[in-house]
Amino acid sequence: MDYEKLADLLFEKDLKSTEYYEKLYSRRNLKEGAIVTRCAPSPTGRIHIGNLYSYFISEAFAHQSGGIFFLRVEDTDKKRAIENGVQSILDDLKEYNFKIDEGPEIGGDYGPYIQSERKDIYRSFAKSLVLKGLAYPCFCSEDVLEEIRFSQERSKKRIGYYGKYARCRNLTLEEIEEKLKNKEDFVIRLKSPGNFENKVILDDLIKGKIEMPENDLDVVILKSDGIPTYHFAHAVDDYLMGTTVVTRGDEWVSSYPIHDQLFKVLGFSLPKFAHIAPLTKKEGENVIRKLSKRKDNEAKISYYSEKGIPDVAVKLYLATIANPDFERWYTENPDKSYSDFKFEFDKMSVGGSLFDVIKLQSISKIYFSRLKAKDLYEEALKYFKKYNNEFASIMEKYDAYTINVLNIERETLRPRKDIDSYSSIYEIISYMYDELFDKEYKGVDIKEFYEIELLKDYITNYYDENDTKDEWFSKIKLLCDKHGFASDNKEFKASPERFKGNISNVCEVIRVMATGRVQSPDLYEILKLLGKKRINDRIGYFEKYLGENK
RNA sequence: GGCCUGUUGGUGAAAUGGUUAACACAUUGCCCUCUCAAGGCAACAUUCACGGGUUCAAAUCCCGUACAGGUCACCA
Repeated sequence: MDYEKLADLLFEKDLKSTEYYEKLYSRRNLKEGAIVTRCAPSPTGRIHIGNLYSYFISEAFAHQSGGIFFLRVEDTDKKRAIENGVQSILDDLKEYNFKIDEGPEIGGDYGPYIQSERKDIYRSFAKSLVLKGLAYPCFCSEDVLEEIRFSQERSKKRIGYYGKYARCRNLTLEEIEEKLKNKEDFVIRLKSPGNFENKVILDDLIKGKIEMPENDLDVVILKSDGIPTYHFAHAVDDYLMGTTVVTRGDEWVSSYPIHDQLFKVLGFSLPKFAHIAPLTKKEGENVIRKLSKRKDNEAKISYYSEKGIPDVAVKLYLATIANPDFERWYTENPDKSYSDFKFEFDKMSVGGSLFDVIKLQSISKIYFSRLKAKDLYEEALKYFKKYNNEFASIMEKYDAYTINVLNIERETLRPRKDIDSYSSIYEIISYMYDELFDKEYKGVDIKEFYEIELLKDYITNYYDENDTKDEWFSKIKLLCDKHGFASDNKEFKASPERFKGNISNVCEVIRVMATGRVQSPDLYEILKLLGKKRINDRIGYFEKYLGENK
């Protein structure tokens, strides 16, 4: 077979040589131990939590090693592409603050970083394979392929386009010319030199050594539209772009023999591989499946932005899934960032990990509890400007006051952990503002010890916003004694009949009057921030409420 | 069906042949000069899917079974 003639028949004349590209994209000059990873999304929609997980890991490994993390958009499937797909991915990555070293928009020495713009490169390498007799055109229609599959199923043979089932493998040049003249559609397939009896070993950074049969499938490398398949683009790009560790979902391990062969046939040195186990979810009792963007809300990125769970909190959770000892490290190093942690591939889970929203919440609470009130204020403000503008303007109107409110029980040894998202802040502090305080005390059950006289006595004769916490508490005790409540709980427990109630009850009336709810953060701090005037007003509203509901 | 992987408590998991199977989340109970949150203490796997084997000794090694997951496209 005259491969040169075949190549001329199949490819455009002005294609640059593979040597040209090899020279253009020289090997990267990396310092010892530096690794190059990439994220390679397809523009078929917004990214989801599984993508995020994989990108997070990839970035962590690249940057902790002093290497490069680049973005390559894999848009070789025209059918699944959505409008503004590339932009939407770029936006999502920005929202999650990935530090991308090279990619569309930013550029880099190994571009273009969008596969549809690299068509000539793939075609040049495909041509080189044809020239070497390692690739050929295949004219089999979908129907023919299906027929082959059926006959293999019937005779219980391995399914696929290989060996004697690869009908177009041995087409003569004349037959090919004839078909091309008739404008028959064709793809370019690899003429696999593999033998199914041989073994290939994947030494995966996460999963360890996996032995698989060598590939003998004549896989498609160029589709009929002239665009490469994933397999071929992966080999060409990850070699030319100098990826040193290919991080991807573990659904790819079974096609590793194809990739291994493609690299070898193209004369490329193989990168290392890290196949990441999926994030899963339990459906019913026994079914475990991959988290799905369509079925599971928590798989969507919008779930987190709408709830106001910050990117860092999400990453903190992903970090604990990635390396379980991260969690301990993080509690022991409260002043460090997750990027200071040294992640290791071999600590990653080999099977899947169940995605636990409750655990994420708990990690998010820790994150929020470590924020300075001022920073919390600023971030929360950004969130509410987007999702609740009315509240945002109230926060801004009383900015200093709001920061003080957010600072309640914050700068202590054991800060509160009640905020798990920006959205939860509204519920937690809204009663501190007159504009949002519920003057009608909706939903408040009146108890017999809700005495208005006690409250009035408190505000006129005891309350002083300059009191220390101890002074405040002693005054509450005095108030108890004066109004027939037990200031000492042990005494109360011993003989409850002697009292109207205990100190908890007194605090409860004050709390309900001041906040409209039975539970709140530290009462002392709240009363101090509210100030005399506000409290007085609220006693007024409370009196009205009690009067109307006697 | 072929090929590959996995299986430790409700969940994530540690322990890579050697005492009572870490830790975290969740749950429950108790404690803490006011409620909640936090924090402290305690409870929660007679046992590491099951069955065999190797060994003085196995969650850890070997074999088989079951179950679960992945993959077998001109989709990535």
